[in-house]
Amino acid sequence: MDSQSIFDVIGDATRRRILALLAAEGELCVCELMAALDDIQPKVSRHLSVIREAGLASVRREGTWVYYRLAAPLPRWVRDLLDTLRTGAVPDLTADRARLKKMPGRPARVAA
Amino acid sequence: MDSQSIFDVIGDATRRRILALLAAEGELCVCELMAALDDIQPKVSRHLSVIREAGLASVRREGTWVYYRLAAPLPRWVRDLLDTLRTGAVPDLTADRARLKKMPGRPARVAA
DNA sequence: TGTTAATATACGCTGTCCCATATATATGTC
DNA sequence: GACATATATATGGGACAGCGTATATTAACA
Repeated sequence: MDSQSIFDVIGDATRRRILALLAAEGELCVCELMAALDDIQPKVSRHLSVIREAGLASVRREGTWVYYRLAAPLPRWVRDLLDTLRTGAVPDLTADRARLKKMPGRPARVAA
Repeated sequence: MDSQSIFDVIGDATRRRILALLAAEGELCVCELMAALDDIQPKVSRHLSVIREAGLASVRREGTWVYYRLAAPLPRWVRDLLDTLRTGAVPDLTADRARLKKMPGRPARVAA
């Protein structure tokens, strides 16, 4: 968890949108993130890999769906950073959440 | 002041050290930053240009010295980001401030 | 086992960032 | 004007990140 890798992660706009969505929604699968971001699957998946490998997200598999959520515990300054993403540093967040809400056939979680 | 340019600025480790120093010390000239960072002049100067062009710092000239300080006002989330740099996200900050303190012939400011 | 859906990874390419060196500009002093 | 100090910028090069396309993996199910 060195600081450079964290800043590498948040240097990309798509990854900031993903982190802000995870901070706001709690847990999302790849297909939900595709819908929210209105972007293609390999791109979303690769950015999620970067986020996960930096230690910022954890993964849970449920059938064919793979759910991502923010990792815990995280250092104080990292949590502060993620809060900043959720509360003002990601101007796309409102539109992204709106797209997520309108997503048809959104998978229903079984376990938390 | 778009968010991408801000994150471009803080994506570089040297620029984060500069921003943390400015947040902690208030105002520093290029030669003081060179001493604190233990780095060469063109590199420090170029990073300062990037910071200034992103609207994060303002400049004041006093004789041959050029003093940089954090810009104001800044959006709330940008101030939060800078606070995070000052309070934990820049592990070099303590050593950098110690080097600054030991700098010989540190210029004395005339005006604020 | 064949098929489909969801996700992950490989690959070639292009653009961009950062660096170090060299040089230019600006200010003060003699 | 000549010189020294402080700072800014130009230049060439090497490294790397992100993109889209194509393909591989994994799981559910008939």
